[in-house]
Amino acid sequence: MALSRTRTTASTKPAATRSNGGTLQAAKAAQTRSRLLEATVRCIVKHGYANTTTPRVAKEAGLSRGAMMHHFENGAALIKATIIELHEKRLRAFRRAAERPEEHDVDTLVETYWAQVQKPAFIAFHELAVAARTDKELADILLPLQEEFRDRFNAQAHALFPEWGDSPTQFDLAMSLSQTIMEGMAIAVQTGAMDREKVPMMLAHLENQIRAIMPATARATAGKS
Amino acid sequence: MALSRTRTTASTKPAATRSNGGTLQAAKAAQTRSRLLEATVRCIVKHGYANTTTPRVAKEAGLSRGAMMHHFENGAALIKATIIELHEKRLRAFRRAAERPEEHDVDTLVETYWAQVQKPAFIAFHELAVAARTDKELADILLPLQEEFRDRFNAQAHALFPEWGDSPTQFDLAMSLSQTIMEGMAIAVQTGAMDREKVPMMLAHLENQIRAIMPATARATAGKS
DNA sequence: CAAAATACAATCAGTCATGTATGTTTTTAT
DNA sequence: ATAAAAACATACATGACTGATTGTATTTTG
Repeated sequence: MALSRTRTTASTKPAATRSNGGTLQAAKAAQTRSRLLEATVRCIVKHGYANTTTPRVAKEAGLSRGAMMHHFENGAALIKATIIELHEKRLRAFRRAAERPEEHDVDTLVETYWAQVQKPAFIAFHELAVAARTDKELADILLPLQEEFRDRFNAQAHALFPEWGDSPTQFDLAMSLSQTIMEGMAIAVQTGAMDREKVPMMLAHLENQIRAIMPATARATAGKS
Repeated sequence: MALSRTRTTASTKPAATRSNGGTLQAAKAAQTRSRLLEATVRCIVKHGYANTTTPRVAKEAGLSRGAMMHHFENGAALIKATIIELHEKRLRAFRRAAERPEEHDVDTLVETYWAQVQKPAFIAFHELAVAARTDKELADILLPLQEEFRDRFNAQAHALFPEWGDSPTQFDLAMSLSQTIMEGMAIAVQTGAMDREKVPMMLAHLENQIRAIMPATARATAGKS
């Protein structure tokens, strides 16, 4: 996906949802938009960001390219909307996984996040992050959203795990460690840099580490072994 | 880099170095080849694999595209040679770092590998690994070499750290943990997924972990704190 | 019901990468 | 020294993607 060849200031297309409130047509448009965003994610996962072209996304969504350009005037606009949608999806998944305090035992949480980082949302996300390293235009779109995502993720984490409330430093370490290990492992496995067989050993070690870092108050309720 | 549009069996071009022994011309060719491989790595690091085109590499190497096609008939051939060169470079770096047994203290080793994963060789490597996930032709080139690299890396690791010899399971865990955390963190920092400020904390934790995993015999000589 | 807006389709010109074919100069070998 | 071979350069044909333009059907609104 080569973003915007023309050098027009990438307007956020404020004219898109202009004045139609909740009409029949608006619903149809919203559905088509959704289909396009899902098609974009599928394309990124299947073909990689570099080979996610506008004709390909249109075809994957079962739409003509012209129709697609009507909803997203630019490749850039499509990608931006996709990133926002991906962030929402990952945050919802994280919230769903952690909002039941009765399942705050370390093993379940680790396994749940491990399952998450193997889903399309995370794969597409990493694909975009890697591409943004060398694609300044994509970086201009992604990095601010990335920062916002990190903040919201952290805020949600603190809200969802009050049992760590009195040890912010430990919590920070546990979170960073979990993210680094599981996300790094997911990428390593996906790209063939690591053998799948080592995953259980690593996850078990991570779980033990988290328990060791956990404050005693929380360990009483959430630690298993 | 879109590898080979034509579907010819990607021959390894055995006719390249045909019968000229050690003449002046052979030296010149070898130097040009080197320049091309280095230019390829620079292009991958600067522009990403997707935007590493044959004209771009030629220009970066200060060569015409025709001359380049003389040394590597294909984009695929160029990439394959680059991957092999990258692997050699990473293995040499690893060996150099670990071949002085007097510097086998955990802190030095961790810092050295952390420095390694921030160098061009690792960045290019990851770029290629990500691209190969969705580029079957690249995967056919990369994956076998990747497996060979892993084997040689592990063999070298066992040879260079005899002090862990009697605890293969622990050694395996320590190696996997180190690679996952440092490589994962390098990628996360590069792509903006992680804040640079968290790196020291993570490295310190990793060092403690390795010391905890280390067999007592080795800990006597290599453990610091 | 007529006019305006929206959803969607088809086509065009510009750009760029790939592979190949064809020249030109330098090196090697007889 | 001269012919072959290798190193290097130039030019061309093909294909793909991007953005823009133009056209049609459906829906909303006054």
